[in-house]
Amino acid sequence: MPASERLGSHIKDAEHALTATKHAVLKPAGLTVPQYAALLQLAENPGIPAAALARACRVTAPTMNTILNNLQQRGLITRTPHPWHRNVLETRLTELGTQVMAEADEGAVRVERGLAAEFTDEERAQLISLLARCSAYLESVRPD
Amino acid sequence: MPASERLGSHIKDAEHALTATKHAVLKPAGLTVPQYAALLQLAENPGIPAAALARACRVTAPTMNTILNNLQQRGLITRTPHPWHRNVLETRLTELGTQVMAEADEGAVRVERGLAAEFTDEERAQLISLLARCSAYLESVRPD
DNA sequence: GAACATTAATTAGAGCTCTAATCCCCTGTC
DNA sequence: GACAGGGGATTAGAGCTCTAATTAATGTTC
Repeated sequence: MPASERLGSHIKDAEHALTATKHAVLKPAGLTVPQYAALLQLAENPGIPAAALARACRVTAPTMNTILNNLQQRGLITRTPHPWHRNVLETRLTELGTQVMAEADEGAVRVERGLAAEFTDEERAQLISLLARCSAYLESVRPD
Repeated sequence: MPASERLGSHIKDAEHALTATKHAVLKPAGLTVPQYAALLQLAENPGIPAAALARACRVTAPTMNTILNNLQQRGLITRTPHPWHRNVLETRLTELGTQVMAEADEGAVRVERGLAAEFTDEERAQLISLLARCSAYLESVRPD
């Protein structure tokens, strides 16, 4: 079965192009793509625990831990113990983090708007629907 | 701009589901997804240099070097100097590598066939076309 | 109250990924 | 022959990603 016949190849190609372009766009802000994803969730959900952040970004907790350590070293976030649940750390953007996030978001949103503008409303809905069916099927057949 | 409105999120979701399912399917053969991709190209192009292999798998040369080192340590491939161009290494599957590849390919192809079967011919063509337009746009706007 | 399960956080270890830099060989051109 | 350029291979270093295991706090069940 040649690679060009595999739907997976086309999905991977598009994701690869997406990540490469996002990476290039985020470079001026000094953020990686996963770092930007984490900051975006943090901006919308201040104080969210790292475990919930990991789920929102579709990565595992140790992965998010790695990303947050790098963000913390750069002073973009703070992690403080939750007053009630002492087991939980509240993660928040610093002032610097908010600034860097805003700068990065500008470029990222520009890419997303440009990409969306390549399609009609109907085409966009079709693409989202077809991709959702891919995800649903792939998850349904996953061993475990 | 919420994440659910971003086409990129849906592309990433599908790719994530694809990789996770492929990872699970390849586990019995003891191969990672990138290792399988490299072996698939090697099976179709015996003796291909690592640099060309990297291009075929859409990774950089150092990345492919990492993957090939792991495959070589497991005895699945050999890398021998090219008789004419002593600078080039010919990469080939070993007998064991061919066996492991065949075992892994069975599962991977089953996933691809099942995924393809979720769609009509027209839907499949639409999905491929829409994804290609995403890739083309994203590459066209990438800073460099 | 004691045993159990759940969830958060972290560490260890393997593997993938990139950019930047280096080294080497071959092939042009002069 | 000298020398520059292109392409293949490799190393160094940073970062992301996973699974597996550990530790701690919360909550449930008896």
